[in-house]
Amino acid sequence: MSFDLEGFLPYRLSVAAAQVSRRFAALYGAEAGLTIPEWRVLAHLNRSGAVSVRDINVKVNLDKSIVSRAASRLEQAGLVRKSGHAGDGRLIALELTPDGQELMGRLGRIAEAFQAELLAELGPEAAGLDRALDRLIARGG
Amino acid sequence: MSFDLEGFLPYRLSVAAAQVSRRFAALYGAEAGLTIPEWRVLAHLNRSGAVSVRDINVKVNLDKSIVSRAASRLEQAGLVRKSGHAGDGRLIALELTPDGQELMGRLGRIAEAFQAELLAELGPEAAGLDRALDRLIARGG
DNA sequence: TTGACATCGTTGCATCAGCAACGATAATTC
DNA sequence: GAATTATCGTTGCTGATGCAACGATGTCAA
Repeated sequence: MSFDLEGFLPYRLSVAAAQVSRRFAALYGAEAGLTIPEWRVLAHLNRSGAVSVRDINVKVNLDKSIVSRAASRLEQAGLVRKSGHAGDGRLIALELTPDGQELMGRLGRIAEAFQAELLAELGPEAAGLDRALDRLIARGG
Repeated sequence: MSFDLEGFLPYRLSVAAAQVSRRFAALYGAEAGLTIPEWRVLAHLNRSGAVSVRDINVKVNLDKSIVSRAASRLEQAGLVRKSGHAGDGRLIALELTPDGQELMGRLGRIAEAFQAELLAELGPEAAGLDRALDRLIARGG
């Protein structure tokens, strides 16, 4: 029996993730033209308060160069402010501007609604998916 | 209550998929330096026999330009043969060479072993994950 | 048959991802 | 305290990605 790509878990995960991301990107893309890295940086800053590039890099699974460039674009767009860290001159402090907070307020509601839509589609399978993702993510890559 | 990225399903799916893909890429990367598109094309051809770029494009969730370039690299490497389609001059027929079949034999065994490893890690959650992925993938993106 | 339209595979182009290298600052070691 | 080593953020560079345009071939309708 030869190998079957259709039933291969990494392939299936990748396809499902790409489809879900595309659907969600269509929603927030209509609201604000953000890339996925930009969206993740904003969403993280919305919770974390002032934080360094390195913090986002480890928490949000993005290379530090990607975080750095996303932060620069967001600063250019007036959504994020960069300031120096007191005490450690290597670090910078990233935080949302009022505009950034306002945008994240709207995007947060869109995201919650999309999450609810997904959960409704998944029905009883949602809980199992959540536990499985917990395991996969906890194991690390 | 502000939006929480950590609990957001698209984000979690994306992180889990990236981690699993990275783990698997490390395995087959040691065996043959393939990109993910190249791996998918090979794996699909292993099952499908001679088939067009368009067929792979729809079945394997890759843009046709990506399939086209992956096929060219695989042809260069002697793993795939391109030939014209009888009857329809627009189509080409892609199929594995003997070398390609031999490589896929090895990669298929590696993939099966990795799948078994994942299922063991997931334990009782594997079935639920599978059903959830079915629903997400079936819905389309 | 011929002209409009659709489809196939390739290629160009702009952007993005990932990795390494760099200057600047801290921490550590002797 | 001086020298080595480590960490932080940025930037360059190479290749991958995704979209649109293109030439070539097929299909369909008048």
